[in-house]
Amino acid sequence: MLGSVTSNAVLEAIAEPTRRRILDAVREGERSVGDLVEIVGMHQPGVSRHLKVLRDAGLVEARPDAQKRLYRLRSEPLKELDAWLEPYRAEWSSRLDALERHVERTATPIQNRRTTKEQP
Amino acid sequence: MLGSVTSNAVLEAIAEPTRRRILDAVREGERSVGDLVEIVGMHQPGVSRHLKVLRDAGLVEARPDAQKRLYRLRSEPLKELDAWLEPYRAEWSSRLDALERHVERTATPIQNRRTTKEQP
DNA sequence: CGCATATATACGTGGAGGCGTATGTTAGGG
DNA sequence: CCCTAACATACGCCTCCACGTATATATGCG
Repeated sequence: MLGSVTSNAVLEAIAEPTRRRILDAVREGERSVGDLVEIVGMHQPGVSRHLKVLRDAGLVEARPDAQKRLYRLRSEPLKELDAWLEPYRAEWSSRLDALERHVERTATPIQNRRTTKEQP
Repeated sequence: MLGSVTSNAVLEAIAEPTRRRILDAVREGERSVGDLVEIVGMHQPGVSRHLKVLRDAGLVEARPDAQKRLYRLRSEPLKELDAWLEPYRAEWSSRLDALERHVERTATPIQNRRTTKEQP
């Protein structure tokens, strides 16, 4: 088995809007929990729990600074997501999209497959 | 307001492993619900519900064929995800990653930087 | 027309997840 | 030492979600 399964933890982590806001925040620099509490406008324990989820997914990393904990981004796990996205990227960039494919298909020489509305 | 919020529906949809398997399946070609039932090994109603979620997120599209419904991929919504990923991509490609940053920070005097396998 | 096939929807349930409140834990300051 | 600051964890509540089972809806066939 090669491809594992795109580590579900990462997807589940970023599926949460508040956690994405946290990620967007730490991407621009280290943030203390208190900073993040202000940024996302939620009670501190909630933020800490979100941070735990992000930590377990490997998406953030904490550095102690006195009583504070400065969180920073870890982008590696997002590579997985990027990799998963790869084949789909090929889909919208190099190939035609669903609608166009539909046209292509219906207009294709599929033997004498009379589509309902056919008429001489 | 420009950037909306990366349409939560898409993230929530692909956060589910079974739904990713469905996406992987329809990416390779149209699949009937029955096909997908076999592929993911789940009861039909479950698959239909997953398909509804994917449809609502705009990630798949159905085409009626007799009693069957052939589902195909719609990759457009994934562009959003790709766009959201953008700034993070810059993070791991152009900048050093957390680990290396850590090393850099702690071991600052980098100087004669011989790649490990180097030797006179 | 009934009957089978294929899919969608309704319903109930167990379990997970997000939240707030309360309480532990660790570090600094007087 | 005691007190405060900053954060993590425990607990209970509630909501949402994924699943299976049962039922509705639609299409094709005899």
